[in-house]
Amino acid sequence: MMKLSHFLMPTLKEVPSEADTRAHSLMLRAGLIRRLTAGVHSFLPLGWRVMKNIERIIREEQNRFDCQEINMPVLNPRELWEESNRWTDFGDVLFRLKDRRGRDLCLGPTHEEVITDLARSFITSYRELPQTWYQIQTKFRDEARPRAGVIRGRQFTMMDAYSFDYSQEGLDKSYENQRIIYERIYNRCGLEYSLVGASSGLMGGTGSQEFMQLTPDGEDTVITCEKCGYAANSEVAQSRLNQVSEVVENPHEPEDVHTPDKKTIAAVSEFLGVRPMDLMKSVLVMADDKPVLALIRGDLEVNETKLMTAIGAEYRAMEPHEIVEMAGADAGFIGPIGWKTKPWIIVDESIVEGASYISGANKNDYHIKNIVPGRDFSMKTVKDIRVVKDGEGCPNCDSKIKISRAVELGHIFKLGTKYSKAMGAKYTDSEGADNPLIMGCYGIGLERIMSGAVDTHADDFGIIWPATIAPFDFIIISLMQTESSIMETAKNIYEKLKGLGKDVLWDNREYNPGVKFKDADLIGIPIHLVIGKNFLKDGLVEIKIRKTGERRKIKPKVAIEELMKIHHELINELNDSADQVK
RNA sequence: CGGGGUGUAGCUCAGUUCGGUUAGAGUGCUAGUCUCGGGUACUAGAGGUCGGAGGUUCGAAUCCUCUCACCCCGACCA
Repeated sequence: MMKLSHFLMPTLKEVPSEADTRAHSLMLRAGLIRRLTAGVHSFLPLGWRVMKNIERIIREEQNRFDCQEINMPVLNPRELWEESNRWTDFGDVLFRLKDRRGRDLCLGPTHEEVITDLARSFITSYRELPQTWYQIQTKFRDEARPRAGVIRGRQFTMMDAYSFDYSQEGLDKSYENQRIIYERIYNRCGLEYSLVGASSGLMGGTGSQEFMQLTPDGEDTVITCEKCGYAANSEVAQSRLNQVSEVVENPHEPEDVHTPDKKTIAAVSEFLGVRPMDLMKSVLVMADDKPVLALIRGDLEVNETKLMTAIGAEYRAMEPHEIVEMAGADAGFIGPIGWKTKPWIIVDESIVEGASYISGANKNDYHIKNIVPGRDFSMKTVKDIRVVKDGEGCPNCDSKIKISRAVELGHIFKLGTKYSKAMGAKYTDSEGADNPLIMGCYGIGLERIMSGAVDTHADDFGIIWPATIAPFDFIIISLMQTESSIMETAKNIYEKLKGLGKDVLWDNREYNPGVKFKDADLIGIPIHLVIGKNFLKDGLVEIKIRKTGERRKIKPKVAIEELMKIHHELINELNDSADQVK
């Protein structure tokens, strides 16, 4: 019997100092989790029940589409990860260890390698395809900086699914199925999200989308257009500029300008009396020991992910002394003209061919004016490498875009053949020829669903769990523990609800009413049943719906029926929203 | 990895500048009395390697050296 008097529920009145977001604070105060070390948490009974409910919903939705649950090892051998080159590519994020014989192992941060190994072992023919396999597993990533409690942990729970197809159309279909599954899962869990275009990053592949929960506490940035529905992660988002550089008829020849000690765009534009957008900003970086000069209009910023995509490799900022050696000037006076050995110049789309700009002269205290792109330097590589700013135009409909913070709830990828090619996972087609499997991979962070639900569904008093994932369906609050009539009624209702298969918590603690009400609100059980003063006086018990605050006083005899009815309504509302997914 | 900060009771934090009784408060916990529909009141009590090691000193939470952990900003981040 779930009596609160013998139940681990360490609620807190004060906010623990480790809390850095509202959701994190509530999860700590409601006694859901406990931190063990940086980015690693225990789940206490209440929190674990929520996790189990989320798992259950994920399983139900994956199984609806005939996806098959498996379980892959956390402990992986180095050799497997060398096949995909990710033993190196993952860098410090990979948790590594050695066994007693000195062999290298890692703790799986994701499972493409293992699943591809399974696929190459067992899939032989196109006749067996498509298939999708998934697992719910603990992942390990040695994050440089764990954050926001359970949002960015070094150990976390992920549902990861992998699809195998023999055609692009098949992959499209498998991907689309997962999109529907994901939306159904989030809807059932009561989460709001937007589906945005995303960068594939280290995963590789041909396309990916992220499910983003918009919240000020998020660590990602997304760009959305309310008018046409455009939505993208800032890493890939595009926009239309509010102002475009004008082409100049009969431009002058380049000419040095003395700009003593004017090292910033702001300083130069003020000194010369021109707009920042009349300047070109030069950013010098090193990619695989090759110098790259990124050129962008003076009033704009370079987006690091976009630049990485444009270069096609990771890069690092240059050290000050490297800049001087390369360019012959300090960082503030770099420009596209006057190189001894020319770097690869990547030009942002904001730079207009035939317009006239001012930029660094590659000698200290000098800039050059009348620089004309196309005439004075190569426009061979023109890419979008710009940070999108609030208030710029939507790339589709040109209405003003909005920038929001967000948490990534899930990510779906069309992987293509990156892993199947690298690891030799092939099938035989109808012609008898071998081809690499076409793969997709799909991930959901369970803790993020939990935290996201808390973030969205809470008020000044505490959490308001969506009924589908709440740790308990009902809490019975019996006041005056010495009144046997109250205790008997509570026990009676408790047992009947249990008999109907419901999860019920009974607060039988000998505390003042206020303490028990506060706790019930804080931990967010959807439906409260209070048995106290009104029962002694009028024989009535009181139902409180946490979400609305509504209270109903009714006879104990009809309480069960009423409680079940309210509960069904709360559950159905969420499940119905899943059926709206198209 | 760079910069900054914090470690004192289960939790939130004083005390450290300028070394000096038995290291404090609130909350939580225990016992008792009271109270019983929104964190009740009173009384009594338990609870501490002051993150760790070494050093200076008659004497160290306090000063010095080293070290560990955690947090924040940045870098990084399927």
